[in-house]
Amino acid sequence: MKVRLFDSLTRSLRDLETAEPGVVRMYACGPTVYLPAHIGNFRANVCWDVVRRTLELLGWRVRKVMNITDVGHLTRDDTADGGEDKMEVTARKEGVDPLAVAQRYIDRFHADRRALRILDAEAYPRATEHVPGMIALIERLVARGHAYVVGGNVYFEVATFPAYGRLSGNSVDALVAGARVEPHPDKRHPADFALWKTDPSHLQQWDSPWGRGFPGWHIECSVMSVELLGTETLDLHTGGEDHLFPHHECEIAQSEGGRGVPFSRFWLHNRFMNVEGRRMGKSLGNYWTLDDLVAKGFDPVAVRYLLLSVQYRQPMNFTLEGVAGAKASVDRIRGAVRNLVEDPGAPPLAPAEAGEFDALEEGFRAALAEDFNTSAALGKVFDAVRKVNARGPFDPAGAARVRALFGTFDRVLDVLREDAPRAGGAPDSAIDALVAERQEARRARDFARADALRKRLDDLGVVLEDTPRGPRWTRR
RNA sequence: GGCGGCAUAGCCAAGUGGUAAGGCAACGGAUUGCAAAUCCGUUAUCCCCCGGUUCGAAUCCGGGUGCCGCCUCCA
Repeated sequence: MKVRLFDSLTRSLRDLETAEPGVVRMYACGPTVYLPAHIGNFRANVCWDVVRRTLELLGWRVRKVMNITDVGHLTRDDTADGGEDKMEVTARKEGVDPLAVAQRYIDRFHADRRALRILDAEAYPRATEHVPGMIALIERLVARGHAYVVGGNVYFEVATFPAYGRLSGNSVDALVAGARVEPHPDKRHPADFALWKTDPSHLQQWDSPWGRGFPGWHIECSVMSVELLGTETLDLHTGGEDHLFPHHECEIAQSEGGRGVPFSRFWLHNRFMNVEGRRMGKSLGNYWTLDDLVAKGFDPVAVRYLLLSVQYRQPMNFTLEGVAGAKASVDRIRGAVRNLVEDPGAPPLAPAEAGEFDALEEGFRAALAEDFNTSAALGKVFDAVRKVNARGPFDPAGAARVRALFGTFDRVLDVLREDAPRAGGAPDSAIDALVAERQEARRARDFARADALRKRLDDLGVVLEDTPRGPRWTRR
């Protein structure tokens, strides 16, 4: 099946084509680890997880790499006195060194990521481990006339790269015309950006031909992506819409200026999400972390569902009401599989019926293949849910077909599996005993006692259902 | 000042020329000892507003209004 995706650079839907048939080399811009990631960061991560899982479902092999920015970068790409380094700010505040800060938030990022069922990337390269490669690329840029050295700092000269601005839809002139690009004493052009800063006072510093200092923010991605994926032209490069400019614009200029080949065949950018109708951001401090939501009793899987329920290229509004609704949706999907009754005496699937299931599976794949339209894909999932719930018992072959269908859905969604119950709850054996006791009461038609026992179970966080095949319980 | 996006029921949201998917919530019915789950039904004569193109527009074009994003660290 052809996959069409929206390429930010050409602003068009294009069929996915890669250098190596059947293999996608994908690079995702990852977190800067000086604060816990918030739910907006994870929207991006879930989006790229959906991309990766969709491609794998459709038969591609995906090599995904995500960087970890563990070098502090200035809050302003300015003279050395112009800004503060955020890693260093956190390090000072917490009284530890920057690497300890980084490690703490890296660990937390991965814990949250796993809770949200975002599959492992092939590698998570850290900027601090790839400085020599960055220096090499910067030297190459200087040698090729794309960069210049001023007082130990190295700047990329945008005037030498005519395509600068193409990704973000700006021309260099337009960027200057905008009031927000200020003239800079060292820069030949206000839009020139730093590749290397010499600064002996910076906590993290490395030797370079231009002095002891640290790399500019953008250069790490140009270097690590190529080193880890083993190609100078990536197939897919992803990031948030905020990265269109300047980050990815600069990556393209550096990479193509230094190497002379296109940096990536496709650029994907996710739209931001708002929280309760307002924008969120690290610097605004109004963000939810996953821990915050778990503390409110929400299931990370519900969060995952909510984040993937809106297509990546649409802005989404995150609300607590939405998380609760997402949990209900997940329970409904799970219910279809859980309630499926397999009976050897049940009628087998009629050809038309089987055809409908096939069509739903095909529709699911097709929706995702069209620029990862998860909303439309979920429509197919719920059509299947209703069909299964309405049908009654399935014969073994039919049951297998239905389970396979939901297995296909879940290769992308990954919401069916239930997490292990949280520690501290009543043991299963105690719950089973209460359920059995209630059954006794019901048999004796002592409904007052039965209802009292239901209430006790409810207090233990147990949802009890009486089915035609006997009672069944789940943890809330 | 430059660049870009979005406006569909109470909420989330699909749909890019052929007469409004799906989810949550709500209500009615079936079912149940009561529930839960499930099924059936109801909930947008209409897709921000005005004008245009067309046999036909939520979908295309023009204008307007509102909201949002990037241009500075940020998914």
